[in-house]
Amino acid sequence: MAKAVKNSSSARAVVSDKREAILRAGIKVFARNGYFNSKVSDIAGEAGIADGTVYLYFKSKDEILHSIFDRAMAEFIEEGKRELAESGTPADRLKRIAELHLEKLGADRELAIVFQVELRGSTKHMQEFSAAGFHDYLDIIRQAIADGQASGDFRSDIKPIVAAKILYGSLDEMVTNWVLSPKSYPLAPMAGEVLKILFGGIMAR
Amino acid sequence: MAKAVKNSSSARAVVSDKREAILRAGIKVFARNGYFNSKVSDIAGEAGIADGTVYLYFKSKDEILHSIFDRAMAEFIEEGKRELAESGTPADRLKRIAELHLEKLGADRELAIVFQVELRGSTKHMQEFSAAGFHDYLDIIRQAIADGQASGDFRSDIKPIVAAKILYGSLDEMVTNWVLSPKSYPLAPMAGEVLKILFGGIMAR
Amino acid sequence: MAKAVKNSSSARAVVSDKREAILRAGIKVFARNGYFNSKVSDIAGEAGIADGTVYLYFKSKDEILHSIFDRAMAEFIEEGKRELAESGTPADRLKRIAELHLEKLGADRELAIVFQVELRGSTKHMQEFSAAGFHDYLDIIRQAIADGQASGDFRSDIKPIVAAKILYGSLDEMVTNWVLSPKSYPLAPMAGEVLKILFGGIMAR
Amino acid sequence: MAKAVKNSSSARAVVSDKREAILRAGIKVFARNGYFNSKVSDIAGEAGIADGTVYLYFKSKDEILHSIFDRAMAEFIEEGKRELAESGTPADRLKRIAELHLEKLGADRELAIVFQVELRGSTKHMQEFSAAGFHDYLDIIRQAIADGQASGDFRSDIKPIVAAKILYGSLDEMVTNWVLSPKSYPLAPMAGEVLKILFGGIMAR
DNA sequence: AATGAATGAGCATTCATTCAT
DNA sequence: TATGAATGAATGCTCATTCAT
Repeated sequence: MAKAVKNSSSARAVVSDKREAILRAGIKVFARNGYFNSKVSDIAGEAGIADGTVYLYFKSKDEILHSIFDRAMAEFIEEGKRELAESGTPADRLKRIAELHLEKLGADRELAIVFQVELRGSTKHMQEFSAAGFHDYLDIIRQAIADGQASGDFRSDIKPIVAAKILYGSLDEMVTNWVLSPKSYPLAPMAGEVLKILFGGIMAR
Repeated sequence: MAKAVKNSSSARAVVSDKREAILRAGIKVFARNGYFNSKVSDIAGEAGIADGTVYLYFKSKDEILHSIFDRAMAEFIEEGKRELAESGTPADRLKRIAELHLEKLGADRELAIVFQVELRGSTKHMQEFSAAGFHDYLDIIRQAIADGQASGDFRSDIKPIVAAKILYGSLDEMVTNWVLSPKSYPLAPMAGEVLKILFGGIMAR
Repeated sequence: MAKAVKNSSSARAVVSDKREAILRAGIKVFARNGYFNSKVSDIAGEAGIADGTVYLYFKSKDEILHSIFDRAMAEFIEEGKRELAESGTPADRLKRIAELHLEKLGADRELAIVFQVELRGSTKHMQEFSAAGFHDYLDIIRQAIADGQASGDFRSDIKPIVAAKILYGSLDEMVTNWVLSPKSYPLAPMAGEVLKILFGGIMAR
Repeated sequence: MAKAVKNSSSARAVVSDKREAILRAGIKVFARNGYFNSKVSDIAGEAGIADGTVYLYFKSKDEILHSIFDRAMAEFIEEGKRELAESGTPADRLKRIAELHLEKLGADRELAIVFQVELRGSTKHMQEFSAAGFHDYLDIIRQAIADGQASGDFRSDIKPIVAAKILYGSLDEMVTNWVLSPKSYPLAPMAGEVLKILFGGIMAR
């Protein structure tokens, strides 16, 4: 029985390893060629398994992409929530969110490419993604801003949701630029630049 | 001679009409299904012509997408430059650019979808696009900001290029949200919202 | 009326000129690319006319090829018959036929290419061609040989039709080699070489 | 282990069988319709496999034709060389070559059609083919004739290469006639007829 | 007669997915 | 579980032919 347990556990580990390998391979291949120009056999090859094996772990090519998004978003959201939960001024919380956003994507260029490029690659994916996690993510930002308004730290004549989109859009643009740039530079520090402007505006006082 | 002129002019008009019809059909079909899920025969059908006729005006499916981008970008840039040329405070110029951006895309939802979704849909297109027109566009914004700093209207401790990306990213995000939203609302007014925050920041004074 | 005649005659001349131009263009284009890789528009372009005009003179692309064969064969046969009609020993007649064969094709490399390559390019064409003119041509050769046997000039223990095929096949091979050879050499002199062997055999006496 | 061996061997056999089946089907279909009028799906259908399967064994339709030529030529050359190697008078060697030529093609009418018709069907194929194996083949014949001249069996006032072309051209013509003939007759015996004339000439002594 | 824009049937090739082993 | 050979639906593009002018 010990054997059985061990087998089962190692089997599960293997399952998890293969699934993981396919996802990593998918990120790499999708980042390189784009979703539609990537073949399932490319992913299988990159993962070091046979083509057919992919279908033991994923129902379709599309599901691989979905899983990449879902898993990354779940981590994103989870970390975002953790930061929110920790006490701190609303401004600090926004700062942490922005830093996390850029650190996360800046640490995994291939994942960033898939996010910036493929997620946008079809209304279908974007809408599904929106439904899935994007809205939650945006809401975390919005909440921090609303809290700042309640505490008097932030101006009260702005709409929190608009400000949240501006922050998100700004960060997104930084990532997109970084992804497409032939130059290699650290992404995370851009968080400070963005917030300096977002907090203080560009007008001279 | 009148006849000749008329013939020649109508012939040119027909050519131009058909090219135009294919581009409009392409925008519609790409917006609906995405580039890779759109068939050339869909576009031909939408344009009311035979499949083969498409190839009298475009060398390939890909060239249709390119032409859509190129033409729209050319207009974009041209209008952007015109606004810049007109005198006005740097702040006014940014305002006009933002309004134009949203008016333009807000007036043609399908074109907006293609831009927001397909352009992002492949690094290939994005890089070509970047090379082509995007950089010029961003530079127009950057220049306005730099001018504002020179005139003392804008803070001098921010990097114009970063602020330009923030404005662009914010506008882009507004468009993306609008495009994906099931709700129908006017896009152009968001320009004011964005600039209120970008100009003044979100911090309370 | 003079005018009408002139018109009519020049009209006929034009018709004939265009037909001729298309056939020449066809020979050139088919020789260059082969029948299946040649486009009707290539031929039209080469002939300096519009695509549609081709169909005023020929029912189809296939008919152009046919006409090329038919016309050339008619000339071939006619000249062959004239040589036969002229008195001369059977051996002289064979000599003239062989010379004519190689002179004719050697004088028009493009026509030779079409004959050697395209005519063989499909059983369909070959069978039609056989039915049309090839059989007549071979029969002229056969007759000369039979005459030579009757006159005692040629061995009587060989089948005239076989000897005719051998002569034809030999000449054909000379043409094929000449057509495919990167080297440029006069084709006609090969007639003597061929007949020297055909007449005397290769055995030493 | 026996199992492994058997599997491996049967696997290889299957691969080989399928490749073989496609080649046979290609010969049949090309012989029936000609290369350009044959669809890959015709070949697949004839071979009893799916269209896509063809591409697991051949890169393109063109490669199928090439493989047909290459394989047949390799056999041709090999047998030709074997005959040459065996001692025998030059005349005997020529006889064996001629017999083999006609036996080989006479035994596989479809292959003969493809050779006579398709190989000639394009200068492209002919030139590649020439480069590949035809020259070798012709050289074997030429060598036998040159040997005959050296031994005094053959006349020394003829050019071996010309005589070789005459033999080849004659045999080729026999095959072409046989292929196109509606009548069914054995091809191989023509070898004797051809050589009787080639050896002795047609002149009476 | 001449044009050349328009047509639309036709086809090689790809690749996500299945399934026998 | 894993494999990878086999499948066959799907589609961009070509080009012979037509026809309105």
